[in-house]
Amino acid sequence: MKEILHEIIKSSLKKAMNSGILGLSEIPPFTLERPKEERFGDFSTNLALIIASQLSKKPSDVAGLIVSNLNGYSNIISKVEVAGPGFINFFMTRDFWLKGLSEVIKKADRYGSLNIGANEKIQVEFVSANPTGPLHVGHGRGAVVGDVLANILKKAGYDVCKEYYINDVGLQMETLGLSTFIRYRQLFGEEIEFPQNGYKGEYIKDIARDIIFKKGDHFLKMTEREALPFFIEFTAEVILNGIKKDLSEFGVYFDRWYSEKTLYERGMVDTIINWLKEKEFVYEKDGALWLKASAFGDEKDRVVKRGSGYYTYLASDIAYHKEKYERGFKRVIDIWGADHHGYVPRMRSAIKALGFDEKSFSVILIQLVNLKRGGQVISMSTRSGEFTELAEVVREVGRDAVRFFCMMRSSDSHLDFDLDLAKKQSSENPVYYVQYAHARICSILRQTAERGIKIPDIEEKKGLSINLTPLKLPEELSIIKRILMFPELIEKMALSLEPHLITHYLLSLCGEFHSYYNKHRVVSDDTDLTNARLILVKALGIVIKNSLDILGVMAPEEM
RNA sequence: GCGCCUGUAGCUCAGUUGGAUAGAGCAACGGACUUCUAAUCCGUAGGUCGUAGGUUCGAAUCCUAUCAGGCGCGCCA
Repeated sequence: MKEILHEIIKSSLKKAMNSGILGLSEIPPFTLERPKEERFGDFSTNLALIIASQLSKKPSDVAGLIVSNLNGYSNIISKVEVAGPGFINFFMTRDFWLKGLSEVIKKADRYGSLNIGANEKIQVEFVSANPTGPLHVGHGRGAVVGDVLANILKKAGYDVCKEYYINDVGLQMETLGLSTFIRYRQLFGEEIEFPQNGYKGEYIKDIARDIIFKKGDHFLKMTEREALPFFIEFTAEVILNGIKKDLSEFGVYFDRWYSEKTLYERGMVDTIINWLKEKEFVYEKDGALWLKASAFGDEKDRVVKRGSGYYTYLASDIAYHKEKYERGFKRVIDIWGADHHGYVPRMRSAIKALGFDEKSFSVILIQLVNLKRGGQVISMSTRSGEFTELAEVVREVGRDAVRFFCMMRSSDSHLDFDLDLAKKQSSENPVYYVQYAHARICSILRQTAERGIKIPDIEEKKGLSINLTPLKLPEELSIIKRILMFPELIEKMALSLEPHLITHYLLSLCGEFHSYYNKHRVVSDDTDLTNARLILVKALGIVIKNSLDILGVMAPEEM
């Protein structure tokens, strides 16, 4: 919709430029917006304000010039106004909107699909929680944001790969294996002390029990050194399987699970660090190897290889990101917990050192989640044992509610997750509010079918023969306009990487529908009106369904 | 001490990347089911956009300072 008008404005601007009344050589980038108030039109542009400052002319005069070159579109534009400091406001014809509405029906589940991604390969890496314990609610938020963002990018025409990076190597893995080993021995009655930095969760004991069940006392006579490899591998695998299970129950699936260990096994970490050394982006100091991060925007240099000879996490991460680009991704998006924000400049400087465009690398930081019950915040301390597991919350309030709630706030705001609200079956609960709208629409369509009223099928009739002109109410027009905003929303979310906007869109759309539903009947004695309204409702159902699909939330047909 | 995020109605938050008179939901009060689902709707109120400067035609939005909360500042991940 917006594109059509965008082209019109550009062509009329060209006309004005060719006729010499505007001393411009190029069309500057300008925005076309949906003003928040109806009286400012359907679309508004600040074009004149932008040009005016370049030409040192009055914005309103420039606007007038542009407008005077906007002739011959009376079937699309009903009125153009210059308002305020020099905004140009466009009022579109009803035909313009009604035509758009029939497009929605024709496109159905493809409605909202765009081509702005041009099938470009893009990778979204998210969750990537260490396999040292079950996922908690904070991970869940990151999981939804990543999953939904991936869906949006797909819808926008990108070739998206969802990836989980497994930190299955290093000191923490040793600690993990040791934790299980100690528990194992304790279960046999040995009185040994549990390490201070060990993983104290109950799940470690469960895993130790499982090992006893499968292998008996086989490891009891072994030294720590002998037994550890098995305990590490076994524990990590059990935990990772648990993570995979939790995620799949949460509706989050990955295209690829990428093991850090394989980077080492393939020698990729050595290779890249050597390459950086040759480039002199890495140097030796105090027995360690340092990345010259400060030369690439970080505040200080960072260790990539410790004096002990072990690589740091950064080293394998550099190798990993290099490998991402080598696999052909034009853009790389990492979703991290906000507690890793100090790591962003470090990684960014590494990307630059590797010679990649830093604009191709984005990090989305996910802020904290506070669980609330009975108005009280449940402590979410990361101290062992005090976090709330994702699976627990999903079990309590349901997948749909968790997913929807996690998408209601921008990623960089803290999220208060009200468990009581998420379970409520009323309009206070946003997820029910939206799902109910969908169920209502399905119910209307179902019942008209039962009564033998034929739902007009636009596709059959080759599009435009269905008469939509009975849709005259301001509410109807307003709903139609919002429906037709959907592709613009997808574009905006894909470009700004702000997937949470989709819940806001759904809530306003469904609000308008509920209100309309209570005021007007879709099915009446007036056949033409009924047909037209059925189309409207059907289109609404399509947009709600498509939006919920993106969110990974069920669109129930009855409730 | 340094860095990042946040600060908007009593509460939870939007605010279209610098636009026009700052918006919703909840909580409160009053109403609406002989109706396509009342899991819904309709009506009534609330503001020094943390504070102070600055940038310009124009600032909740950008810059500086400052206050408050959160997080991070390791040869941990």
